[in-house]
Amino acid sequence: MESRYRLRNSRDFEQMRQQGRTFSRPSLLLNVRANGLDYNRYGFVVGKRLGTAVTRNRIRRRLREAMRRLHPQLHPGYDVVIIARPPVGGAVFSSILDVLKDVLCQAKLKDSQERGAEE
RNA sequence: CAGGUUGGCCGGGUGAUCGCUCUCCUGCCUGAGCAGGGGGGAGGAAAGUCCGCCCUCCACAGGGUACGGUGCUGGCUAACGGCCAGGCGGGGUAACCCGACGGCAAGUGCCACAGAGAAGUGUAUUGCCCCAUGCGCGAGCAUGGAGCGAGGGUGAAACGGCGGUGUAAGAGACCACCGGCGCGGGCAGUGAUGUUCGCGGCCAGGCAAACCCCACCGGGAGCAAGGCCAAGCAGGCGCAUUGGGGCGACCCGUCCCACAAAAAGCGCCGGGUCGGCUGCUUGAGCUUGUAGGUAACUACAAGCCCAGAUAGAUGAUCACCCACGACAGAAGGCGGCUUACAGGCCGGCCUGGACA
RNA sequence: GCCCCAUUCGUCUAGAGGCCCAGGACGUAGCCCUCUCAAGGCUAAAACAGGGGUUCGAUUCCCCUAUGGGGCA
Repeated sequence: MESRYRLRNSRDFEQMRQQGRTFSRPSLLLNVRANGLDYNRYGFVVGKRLGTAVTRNRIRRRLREAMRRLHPQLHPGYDVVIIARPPVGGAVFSSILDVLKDVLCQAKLKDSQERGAEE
């Protein structure tokens, strides 16, 4: 993922906590907020509860790879923060991808494949 | 062959597609950047942060006290609490392993319970022996007195061992030998130490990871150090008969600033600062060879460049192979120690058994 | 990244080498009291984070590990 698409500023993360919309799944949390730009920015939060540095890195890489694949299908102009929860540690990549698709559809950042081009 | 012990090495591999980071070349471009191609891209512990050092700042760092650390000897090293070699002690049949391994006859303190006694001049309801009185034919018994420290007993630990002289019974009370201690000397060794001779006094308990004493070492802080740029905010108080401050515990000592108009400076309080660049990887570096050294290691020569991210780079999918993959992710760098670890490979040595 | 601190019954704590098979409070269980519950009384179970070392002897002293917590922009 290119660095211009990353969410880097700690102030941005603070504002996401206060102003962003939150969607919850057992394995992760999704924060979404409009950013006024013509592209999306992404951030990942993997806390120390998730395990050692090796497992945290693995979780973050899988999340980042999943978002890289979904990125072309998303509506632009949003900041997205994904917060990992403990069940994601043992999940395989395809199930992470499914959960992300599901929660992004609920957040109306992505068109649902089943319902066609409603939005 | 089995068991043990010890030293070293490896830590899944190959291929394809899509991606990430650094760097080089080419092209486009004012530039930021974009496109194509080439190359590099986590570990033996990157970990814990237990030590040591480089580096950076604190207005150079001197002495004493305090505090902390280390603690057999010699060497290696930039340095170390590390490593190598040796000594001593302990464990093991052995190979080998382990050791905070200076000082308790400088001082102070502690040694529960049990025990007469837990550290000097000590003790008796057990015991040994003698005397007196009483009882008894007698052996002896009871009571009282004096002597004794051998025996029994307690304890984790009890004030040398064995033999003899001596005595009423005994005792380093005395003697020979042995063990141990102190002093002085010889020999071997750089030294720790070993060995040996002489003299002494009869013997000196343990604990210093108890206070402490001795020797040596240590200025403090840490890359969020420090430097530069951008942005932003609000200023106030103190600073001469000498004052404020630094050397982060204290004293001496020393240094810096101010010496009166203002400014600047220093200190304290308050406010602001969450963005970049740098430090940032060529180094006590790696590989090979030669030489010196028992070794740790060192010297020389040749060749090589081997991560540098900054919300933090190694992932996803597929195929094949096998022993079906453990512990685990750089964040300034380096040398160690410690801890975690599926499995595999190579070598040395010891013990036991069998065979030749 | 760097620097510190703590760990004792289920919970909060005391203890600072032996005197104590680690004391107290709340909670838990049983019994008594009551028509029943509460309150009260009596009794019991229940812990030194793990490993190694020093010592005759360790919750205490030293080292390592694990877990939890705090500070520094």
